[in-house]
Amino acid sequence: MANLPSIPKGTRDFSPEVSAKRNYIFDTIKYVFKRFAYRQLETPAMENLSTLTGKYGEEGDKLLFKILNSGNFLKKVSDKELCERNTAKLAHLVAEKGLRYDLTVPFARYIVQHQNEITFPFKRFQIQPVWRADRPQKGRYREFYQCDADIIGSNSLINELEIVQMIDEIFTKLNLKVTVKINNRKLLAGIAERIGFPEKFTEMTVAIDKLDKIGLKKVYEELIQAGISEDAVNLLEPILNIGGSFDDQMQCIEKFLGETESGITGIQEIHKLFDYISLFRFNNNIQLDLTLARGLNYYTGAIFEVVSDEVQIGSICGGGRYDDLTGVFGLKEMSGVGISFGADRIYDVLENLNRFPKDVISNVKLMFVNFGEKEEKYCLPVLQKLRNAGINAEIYSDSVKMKKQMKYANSNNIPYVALAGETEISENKFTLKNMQNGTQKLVSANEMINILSE
RNA sequence: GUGGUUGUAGUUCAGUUGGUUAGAACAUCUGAUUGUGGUUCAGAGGGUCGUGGGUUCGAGUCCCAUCUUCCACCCCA
Repeated sequence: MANLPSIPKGTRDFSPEVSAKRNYIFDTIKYVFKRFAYRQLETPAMENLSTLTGKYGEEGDKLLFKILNSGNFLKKVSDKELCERNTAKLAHLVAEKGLRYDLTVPFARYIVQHQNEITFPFKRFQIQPVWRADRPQKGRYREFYQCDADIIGSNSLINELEIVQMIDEIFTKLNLKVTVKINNRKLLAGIAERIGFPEKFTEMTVAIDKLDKIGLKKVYEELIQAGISEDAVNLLEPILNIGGSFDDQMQCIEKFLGETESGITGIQEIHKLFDYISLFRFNNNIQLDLTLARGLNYYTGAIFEVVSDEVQIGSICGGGRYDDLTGVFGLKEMSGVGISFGADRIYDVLENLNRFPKDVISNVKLMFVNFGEKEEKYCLPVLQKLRNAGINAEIYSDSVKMKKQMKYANSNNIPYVALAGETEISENKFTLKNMQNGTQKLVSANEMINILSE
């Protein structure tokens, strides 16, 4: 075979086996989202570039996939501009559309565009691929799926509670043990204020967010490099080394924050949320983590992150509250809170622990062997009957050598094969072969249905 | 975007200081076995050695470029 075709860098094919496993994850997440009254939204793969640019910072803009205008895409470009070779400037002239970078910005765009048709608060979930022109590496792709649920137009902390409940329920259903870490950006703002560097809030959160990964020393270095004085960084120590029970942590942070304004509301919010949480029993650990920061800087209130207790892989789910997501599109004062599940990482964890249910993979129960025209006519009505009874079944479509047909059933993990030749037809029966243990017996069509329905 | 790394059959990999016709295992197909797969045996097909240049009498092997793979950083799911 000459040159095999291939797919672009950082993209993947999902084989039937892998697809089945991925659907198991998506279906579980979807089922829980729906039960909490979130409704599905789908938006186009491509957005106007003006919708996307400037929303993810300078880095993000570079990672946007841009779509070349159709037809004569050089129409708007002058010879002079072409010669200047200023790619940033040229990009806007030759491309008006781009592939979506996440699901949050298209969601915000949708809300603003349809604000008069939407009854708030609005709850939506969205499971679609997103694209980033990043350099691929372990667990990072140029095309990957996000599973988001957001509620917008409500300040109630009940929404935060429900997000924690959804996380707990989804990972329970997936048979995974996780820890849900919760913090509040207002506490972090209070901390920045207290150490005398409120304007360094973003830098501070980005650095603290790396604590798990790079350790205390490097975080200090990064904070100092960001322009925060050494004295101020030293003040942070009790916070970064904090531990103990919820009450211990709260006592410590309350004392530390004192009268800072955002600190007080942050503490109130945390108390209220954990008050709600204490009303329920959860299967997973729920804990306050004052060092949790999350890099994304549109979060303003509660923030969540979920890590597996069983496999070290980084966060498999994250989210938080944002106060002004739609502001950039001209709709002010819309507070929302959302959560995003990383399907690819959850897949890796399940695969790693061998936790995919066995029946996810093969769902074809039976194959009829094809002996020829007369036999086909005998089998086809029974095949139809099986399908009507809810059994996934098929007939080998060509009357080829039996060995080939058996091999097909075997390599597709089909557990039963039905054979009907002259003898069986004369008795109005089938030979039903169990492919796992090799046994076979003569049964009627109805007996076959009963056996396969078990 | 920065630094490193990888590429030989469908897949995983051998291939000596540069030297005849580039190998193995698994997979595929055919037969042993015309109504029995997963085991066994015999055989077959499958390669412009990622691509394009260069050095050389001669390149899978050396040099350059480019693409790809994987990894780290930046950033992020």
